[in-house]
Amino acid sequence: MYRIDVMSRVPVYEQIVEQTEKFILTGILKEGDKIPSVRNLSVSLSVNPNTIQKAVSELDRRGLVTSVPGKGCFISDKAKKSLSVVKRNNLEVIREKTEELVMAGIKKEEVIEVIEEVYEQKDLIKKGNQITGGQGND
Amino acid sequence: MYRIDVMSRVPVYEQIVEQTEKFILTGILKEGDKIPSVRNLSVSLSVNPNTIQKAVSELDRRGLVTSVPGKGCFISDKAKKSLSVVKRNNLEVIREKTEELVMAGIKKEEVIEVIEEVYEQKDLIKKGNQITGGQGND
DNA sequence: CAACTGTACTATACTGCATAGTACAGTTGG
DNA sequence: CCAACTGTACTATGCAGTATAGTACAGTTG
Repeated sequence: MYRIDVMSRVPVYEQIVEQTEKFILTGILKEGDKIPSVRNLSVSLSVNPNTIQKAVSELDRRGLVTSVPGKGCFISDKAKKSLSVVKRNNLEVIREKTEELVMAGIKKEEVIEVIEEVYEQKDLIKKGNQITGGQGND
Repeated sequence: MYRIDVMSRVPVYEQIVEQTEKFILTGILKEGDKIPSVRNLSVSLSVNPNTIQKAVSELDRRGLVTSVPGKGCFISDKAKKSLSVVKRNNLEVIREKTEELVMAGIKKEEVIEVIEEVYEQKDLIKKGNQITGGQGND
């Protein structure tokens, strides 16, 4: 489930937070689901328990999970919705990156095309799931 | 000219690199221009000379400046062009951020609008400069 | 009760960033 | 030539963030 890149400049605990967010957004983890235990994840990812716990604490702080001592850690009720709100910040990042592209002389059409591509892929996945799997790509 | 945010999580030396790149892209620094000396910047920004030099070394490593011992540090001949090539990586960042927005359920139109806005502003600045002419910055 | 869960704490080590200070070499203008 | 500037190199120190190791306590479950 989780994939840790020890060579990354992104701290391990942050990678776990990010991936958990992604799992929630994509529906791999749904509201009420139990996430792997600290010690369990620690072993399977070969990461120190404290590092895992740091990630869990952060997820808790963000209101994405609710920890129950003795039972486990569960995805909060409105995790997906609140995540969607937070991810709106990505628009600001996109704005900044686009401003640099403007200065670099990259044409608007080229940026728009990237956006279109991503949203096209989304539609393909939707339709692909409805009809069948396995089709030619370009 | 330069502005350092000591509270930022971005290292000071990296801020200097980024801002220098921005100055090159926007034309504030042109090919052949001399950038402030290490000791000079060190004083005016209240930053250790070694930190400044680290930034200069990085700019040199990226081929954006050419250092001449005894004379100074100058913007390389094809700095702007090579920078434009590098900045194309922003498209990948935008792709990733857009993918997250898709998962968060943000509509394509909202993303496109941000792109449009940035490029509109560019046009406004262009026209503004044609009318008002040169302006003095510091 | 044993085995699991989350949580808290101390201690250690490594890394990156920034600082301080010193030193050497090349260029320039008086 | 010399003083004052330029870039560059090096060692040493301090600090913060990350990750590790180990221990401990409390609640839940079969």
